Amino acid sequence: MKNPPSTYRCPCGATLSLIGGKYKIVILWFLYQNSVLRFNELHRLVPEATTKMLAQQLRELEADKLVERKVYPVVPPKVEYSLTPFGRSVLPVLEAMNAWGASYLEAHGA
Amino acid sequence: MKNPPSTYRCPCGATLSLIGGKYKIVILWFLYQNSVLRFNELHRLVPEATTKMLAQQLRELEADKLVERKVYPVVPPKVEYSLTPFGRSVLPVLEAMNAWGASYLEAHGA
DNA sequence: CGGTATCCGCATCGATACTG
DNA sequence: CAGTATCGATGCGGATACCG
Repeated sequence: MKNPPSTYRCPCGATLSLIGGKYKIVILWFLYQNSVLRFNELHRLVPEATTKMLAQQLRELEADKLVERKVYPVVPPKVEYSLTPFGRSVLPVLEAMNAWGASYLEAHGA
Repeated sequence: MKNPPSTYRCPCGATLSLIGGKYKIVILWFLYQNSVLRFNELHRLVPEATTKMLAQQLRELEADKLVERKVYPVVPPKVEYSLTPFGRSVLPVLEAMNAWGASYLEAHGA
């Protein structure tokens, strides 16, 4: 997602540039709920994302230091994803979104 | 933005479907800051949005009852945008995003 | 298991012109 | 002032195939 100039007038823009990707918030949310997840575990939780998209979003989150990727040199391969401390700092945003979304779903037909 | 199936497992998805549009959060933020804004006032605050996009996002926010559009039948035309009570209820999300974005911009080079 | 690589359709978005 | 209409390019993202 682009980093719009009005970032300077609204820091929300900076937030969106980091966690505004199509599946990023959902990924962060499930990683927060589960602490550690392997690729396919995460994929089962977010089945509407293709392998490609899930990997791409994870790479971006990793590049932005929100997510840690730990590779175990074993066969079959084992890779674990978890939140970094910085990633955990997004929690207030996630919780606000989760709470608002939940109340919306409750009010309107879920 | 689409409404992913994992909405059912993560209400954040519902939130994103309402405020996840390209300029929606920034729009909501400025409307919260200013209470009432005319179309061109808002456009000056979000100059990277084209007229088309700004209008489109505002229509969607209006359809979702987050924003109220008040038209004054005068020449030249006068239209005022403001948050509905429901729109104001998103504030916790906006503030969380703003706070996190601000601290990020402070830590890294803005 | 945990991914890449490639191709490509199609929605999104920008640019431009025009209007009440 | 506050938009709409239209066209066309871009790039996101899905489908598929393949790899260490």
